[in-house]
Amino acid sequence: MSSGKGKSREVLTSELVQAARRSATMAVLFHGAIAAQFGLSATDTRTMELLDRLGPQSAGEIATYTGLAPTSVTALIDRLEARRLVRRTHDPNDRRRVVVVREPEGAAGMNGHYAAIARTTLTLLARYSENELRAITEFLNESATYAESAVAKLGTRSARTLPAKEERERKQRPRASSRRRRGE
Amino acid sequence: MSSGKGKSREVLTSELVQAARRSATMAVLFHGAIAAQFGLSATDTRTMELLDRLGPQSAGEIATYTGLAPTSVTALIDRLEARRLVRRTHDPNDRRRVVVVREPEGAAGMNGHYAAIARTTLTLLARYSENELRAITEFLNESATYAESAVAKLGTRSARTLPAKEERERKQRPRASSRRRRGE
DNA sequence: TCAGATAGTTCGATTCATAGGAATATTCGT
DNA sequence: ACGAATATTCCTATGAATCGAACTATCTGA
Repeated sequence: MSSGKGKSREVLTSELVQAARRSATMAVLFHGAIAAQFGLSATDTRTMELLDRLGPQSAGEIATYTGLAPTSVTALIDRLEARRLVRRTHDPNDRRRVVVVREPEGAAGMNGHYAAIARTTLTLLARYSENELRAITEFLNESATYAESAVAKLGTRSARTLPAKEERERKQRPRASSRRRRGE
Repeated sequence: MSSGKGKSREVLTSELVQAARRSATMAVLFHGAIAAQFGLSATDTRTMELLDRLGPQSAGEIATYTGLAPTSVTALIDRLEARRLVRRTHDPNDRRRVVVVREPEGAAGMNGHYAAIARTTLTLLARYSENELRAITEFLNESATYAESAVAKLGTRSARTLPAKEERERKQRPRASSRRRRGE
């Protein structure tokens, strides 16, 4: 291994895996920091992502996606609407349905952050050859696809939202038990 | 632009940016799904990440990092300990201090997911040349570094944890006002 | 050595956000 | 006109966080 010039392939791949994990962690923190700025909970954030990816959704669809009770979805939409991130509309074909659409102006703040990182990314890209660009894109897409399937298996529902009874079972907090016993 | 053969550089870069965003989103959802499985709140998750990145931390350090009151940190550690994700230890040099360390067995469940994705990543990597591997790694690291600085600017504290008074000011929920008015 | 400072925990009371259930209003489809 | 579907309101429950104050164990400096 380690043939004269560069690092062995093994080293290169393990460095890549490590970099991928670091990058993923930072992505999580980055999104979390933005969400925090807007006072969004995890559910709020996921809903915004949903609207972002799939476009306007009805309250019921949001309920299905988030696993929330209809009641909670109403409150959820209230929260987002209060922050001017979305707007309620009515489906002209079925006026019972409330369709939630993103409010572009309100979302501008969030998009600003994303735009900034996109701009920076573009400058980073100058140094790569076209083949390298292709390789990077391909890698990003493939790992995203894997993550997508993993998320599908795990389910997206948050713990607090779980059936709530199963959750209640597994609960016996030791309450920090007995600290302060002499010998560590 | 668009010289015969492939896509123009412009197209390639914009595809890459899009892929990066998708990848980041999936990373967020992936981490969120795992956290949900373990019934971890946002604060819990961030604390785990902290321990993961910087190693064992004292309760006070966790308080500083999360911006939580000492009381809340005790409760936080209780929660994590109840789920067997961390363990309390004493600093031998200052036995007042409670040092929180990750519990490897308890964390195995979480690590299992990460290990799985790492394994999959490795198989994805077979098809790339060494130069491409280097390019991908470099890109991941650079964008992570940017995200890192962005997070530092934004601050990591969650909205609920904010001074709590400023937060209370900006609050007048329309409470879904009056839906159900006849004409849309 | 001893007084004061530190680190963390406990307790009680309180606030707040988010979630769920039951009942209700509106609209759709037949 | 009736039953189902859709979303809302009202009410309640729970978890997470706060504060203040008391307390324990430990360290530090005069």
